[in-house]
Amino acid sequence: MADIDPSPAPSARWRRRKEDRPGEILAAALACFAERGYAATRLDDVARRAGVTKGTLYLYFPNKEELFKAVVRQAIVPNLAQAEALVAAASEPPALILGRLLKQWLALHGTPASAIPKLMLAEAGNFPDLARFYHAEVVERGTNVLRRLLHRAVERGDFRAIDVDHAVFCIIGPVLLSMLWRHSFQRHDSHALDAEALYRTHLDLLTRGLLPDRGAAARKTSHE
Amino acid sequence: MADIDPSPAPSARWRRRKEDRPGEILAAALACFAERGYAATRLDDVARRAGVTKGTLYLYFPNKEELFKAVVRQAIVPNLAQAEALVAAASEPPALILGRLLKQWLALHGTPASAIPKLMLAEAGNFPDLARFYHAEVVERGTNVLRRLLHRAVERGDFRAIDVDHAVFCIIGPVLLSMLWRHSFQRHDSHALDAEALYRTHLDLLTRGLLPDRGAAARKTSHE
Amino acid sequence: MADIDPSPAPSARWRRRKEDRPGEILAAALACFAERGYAATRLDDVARRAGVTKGTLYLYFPNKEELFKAVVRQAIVPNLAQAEALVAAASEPPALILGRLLKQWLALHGTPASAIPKLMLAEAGNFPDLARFYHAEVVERGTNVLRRLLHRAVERGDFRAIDVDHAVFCIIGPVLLSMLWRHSFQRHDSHALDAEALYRTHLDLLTRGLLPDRGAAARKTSHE
Amino acid sequence: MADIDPSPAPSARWRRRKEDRPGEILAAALACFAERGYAATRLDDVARRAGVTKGTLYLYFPNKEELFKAVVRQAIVPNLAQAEALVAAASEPPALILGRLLKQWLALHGTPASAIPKLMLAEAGNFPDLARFYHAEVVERGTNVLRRLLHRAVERGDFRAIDVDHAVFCIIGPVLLSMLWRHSFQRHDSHALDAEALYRTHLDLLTRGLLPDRGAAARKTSHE
DNA sequence: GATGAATGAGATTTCATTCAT
DNA sequence: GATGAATGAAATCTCATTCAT
Repeated sequence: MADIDPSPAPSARWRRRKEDRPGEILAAALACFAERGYAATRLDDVARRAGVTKGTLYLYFPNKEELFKAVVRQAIVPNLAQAEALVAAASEPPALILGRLLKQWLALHGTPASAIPKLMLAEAGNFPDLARFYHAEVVERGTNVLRRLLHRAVERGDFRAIDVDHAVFCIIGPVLLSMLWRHSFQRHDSHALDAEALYRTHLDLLTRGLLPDRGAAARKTSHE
Repeated sequence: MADIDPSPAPSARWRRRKEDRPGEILAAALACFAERGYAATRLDDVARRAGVTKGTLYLYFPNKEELFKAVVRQAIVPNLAQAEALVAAASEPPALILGRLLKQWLALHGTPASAIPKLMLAEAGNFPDLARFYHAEVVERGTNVLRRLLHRAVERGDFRAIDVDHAVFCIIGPVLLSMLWRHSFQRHDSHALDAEALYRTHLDLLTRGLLPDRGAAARKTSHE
Repeated sequence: MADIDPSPAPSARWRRRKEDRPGEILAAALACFAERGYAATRLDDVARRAGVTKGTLYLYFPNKEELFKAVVRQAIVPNLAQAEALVAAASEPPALILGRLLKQWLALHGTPASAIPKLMLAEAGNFPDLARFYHAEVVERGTNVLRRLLHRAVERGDFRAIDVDHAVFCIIGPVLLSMLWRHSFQRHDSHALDAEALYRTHLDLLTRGLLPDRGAAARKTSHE
Repeated sequence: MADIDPSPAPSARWRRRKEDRPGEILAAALACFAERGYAATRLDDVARRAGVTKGTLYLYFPNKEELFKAVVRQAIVPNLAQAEALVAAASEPPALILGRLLKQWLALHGTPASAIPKLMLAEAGNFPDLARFYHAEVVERGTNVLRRLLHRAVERGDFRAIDVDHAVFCIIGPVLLSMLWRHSFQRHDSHALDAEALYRTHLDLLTRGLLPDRGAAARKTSHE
């Protein structure tokens, strides 16, 4: 189906598409790395999946390691600006913003990018410089967004006075787990993970966990 | 020449070893796998770390894959019985039991076993039968313990009526994350993760998130 | 767009090139082969150095091997006719002619052609037909020139009766060495090789070594 | 024929000979490198020639380059001490010592070591550190021996006052050429090179070229 | 039981060569 | 004529596995 190509049939085993290649290769590589991990992925597989030969990979990436790095970079980095913008626009109640953030993250579910966290966790030890990069560009930026949100909310009295640094882990943990799950045990599990439902439950628990005591709050604002 | 050993008890050091070998090998292998992942771990390294030679490994394990499986099995399984027992002894308030469970998990921090989740996540795709085993023996049992606890608590009105299946993810997520963290980005991070503090914050948030509304609860049961 | 060139004489720069291409490629190839040897030279490098692309090389030479052969041929053959002419014009004293020959050879010093002997020595084993060619066209012709000169000189009594075939090696050896030197150990050596001085010393030694005993000679011709 | 091996037939595809292996591999490698040069030699060939498999090479040498270096080192270095000793024992006439040195060098003819100079010339550019090593350990030591001999002889009036540094090239040139010859054009040449004859001719020419003028000498010492 | 020399399949990487544009 | 993207065969190197000792 997808193969139907009414174009003049470029006849040959060579189709030149310099512009498309890198993207195609990165997509194929991401899929392979996600499935088998870095080491178990053979460049032959990536090439086949991208519809080229092994040699072609080396026209675009100097070696396997750099290919891996490129995969991580292009799949992840684009997502962070959104989150930062969301939190910067500070007018709304923090609980609402938190909900938006969760929604945004959960939207990655099922996209190819959702395989990156597993990859990074697995390979951080073997690629210290990539780990450093990922930590700085993704982990640090991501957690900072949350930290900022929480700090502000606590200051304003919207949230209880909690240990912000560790609360961040409590917020991220379930989100991350849902992503890892899909790429590890999902297939062995009967309870299908419903990301949407997880999002609701998580936000529900968090909101109640973070909001000031109702009694206290109630007394402050009105009654009941 | 150097081999002449006139001692009548032929070097107790050697005798003692025989029984310990498998355990020593498993410990060495766990350490190696934890550091570098499955594929990047050379059996030579494992052997050296265990103080034996490569050939010796094959006296105890038929191949690398089985060694890996044995590592996972022995490192994890023992912990589950405790958890199940804890929950089975149902008399105490669920929030208390939940605290105990978290404490137990967090106690794994820093132990060699804490590397297993990262390993399993990374290799689940490459070892389907190991993934199945791990899922059944660890994930399923582990989540079931929580599910049972939550169901009972909800039934009895100790916890709010929540989506139990997904709440389980919310409980496990942060615990798992703290374990993965240590073996991935910890070293690149300035905010040292304090497992004890994380435990407190997590439990605090959960408890508030799960307990019935104070007003409502108060009304139902009345005093205290 | 950029290709539109309304000039009636379509860019003289390009026209000029056409005839020069083979020569430019050969020059680039010689430089590369000289620097790194045959196998280590990549056609990409040759192309870049010649200011063309890899594909263009194949418009002029069917493959790497033929390119190598062409390099050797064009760099060496031209030099031999001179030497042969020099010796054919027999009127002068042999010692003088010998001096001229040495001077001619040493004049190659520093020219690109001076790299050829090293190349041929290194690759003779891998290119038997090229070796045969080089032997016939260069080595044989070159040594024959000397052999002829020596034979004549011995016959006429200008030189002592020596083993001509092997004397040829004694004449060529130092000249060749000076050429090899430049392309191998020169850079690691503190004693800079002075080709001019070597020439003088070599000729000096040879002349004394080849001329008939002074006494005998003196007696024959006149007396001091 | 050579395969007949009356030893107890070690039955198996594995013969363990840790002590012999390195030597066998070096010999095989020298033969291969000599035939085809460094790059064109496949490790498979070396292995086959040494009667082992590729992997075994890596038990003894970390990579091809180090194997090459080891070949050069073991084949050459041993020869230099002799030459140095010969010259150090200064009592005899320099012309005689020179003859001894030439004889020693020419004795390498036909031995595996005689291929080394060709190898080094060909690869000096690609292995700068090996070139440095070879220059220091072989070239420098070798030429120093000659330089010392010549200087002393000139000082004592045994040889004429010549340009010692360049005379050294005149002495070495033919010797080196005869070695290179064998491994390059010999097979294409009808005039078989007779090393012994070359040695005589070279020494003859040199002696006459280096000795003081007979007249002068005659005058000095006494009657014609 | 333990050793470690040896194996050999397999992976990454290189590069001469081709050919549509 | 010139280009340069693409190919694919080959070479180096690694390492799980074997087995004589």
